[in-house]
Amino acid sequence: MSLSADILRGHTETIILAQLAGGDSYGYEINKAVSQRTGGAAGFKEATLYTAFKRLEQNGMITSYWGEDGPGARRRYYAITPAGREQLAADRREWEQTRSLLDALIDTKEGR
Amino acid sequence: MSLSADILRGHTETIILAQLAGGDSYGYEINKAVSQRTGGAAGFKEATLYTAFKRLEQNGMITSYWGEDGPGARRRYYAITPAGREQLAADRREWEQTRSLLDALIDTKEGR
DNA sequence: ACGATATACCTCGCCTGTCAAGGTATAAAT
DNA sequence: ATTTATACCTTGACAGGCGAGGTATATCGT
Repeated sequence: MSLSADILRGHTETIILAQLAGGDSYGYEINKAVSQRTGGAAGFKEATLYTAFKRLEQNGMITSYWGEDGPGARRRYYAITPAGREQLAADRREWEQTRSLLDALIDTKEGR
Repeated sequence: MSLSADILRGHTETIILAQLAGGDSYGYEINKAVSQRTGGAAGFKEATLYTAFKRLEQNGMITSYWGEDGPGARRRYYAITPAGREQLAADRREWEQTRSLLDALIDTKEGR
């Protein structure tokens, strides 16, 4: 991705939850959706993605189940839980705050 | 601070550079300025601040010098270098991109 | 006089999220 | 048959934030 790792850090789980809020999905698909939504500028490394799933599931934010055996490789689907939706709402609020704080601190309009 | 550590990560140096772009300053003062600008919502832990200074200086983004002995504790002042200004400009561009990408991905307007 | 508080700087070592590298397996395309 | 795309997973290294601890000077209240 073109975004540096440290900048994405801390947003990984939020992005995953936001994707799952639109319906159950699986790793590969989520990653492609993120890529597409950002014109290829963002995207998770696989290790990052799967470790994030594991954390989210351990914390009760998502649940998982194996998809029906269709053709192709098996897929593990993830679903957001009520706790996950609450977390997502909190994360969204935090993002709004972060955005305004960093706008103030980084001060894009040059000079002072 | 209310910003989580992971979210701050990757922005620490940018914030410091942005502060120094307005004139030479020293650790404590920079931290107070950050606090004030954000109504107390943000602020660095000292360990974070001083390790960031060290990194920035090692990478040629800032230089440092001891302040004249006035009353009170000695101060180490920092000044942004030309390379630091370039980095700051790049960081500001990156922040703008990050902001729009995360807006798209986190999608604050609920729902899908 | 003495402790507390504010200013001001610094270091060590832990913790946690990212990710390079490596691995497995299925199906379609060349 | 080999390559490519899909799809999942683990291990270990790395780097930045920061808790905890330390040093030193000046002021303020009692």
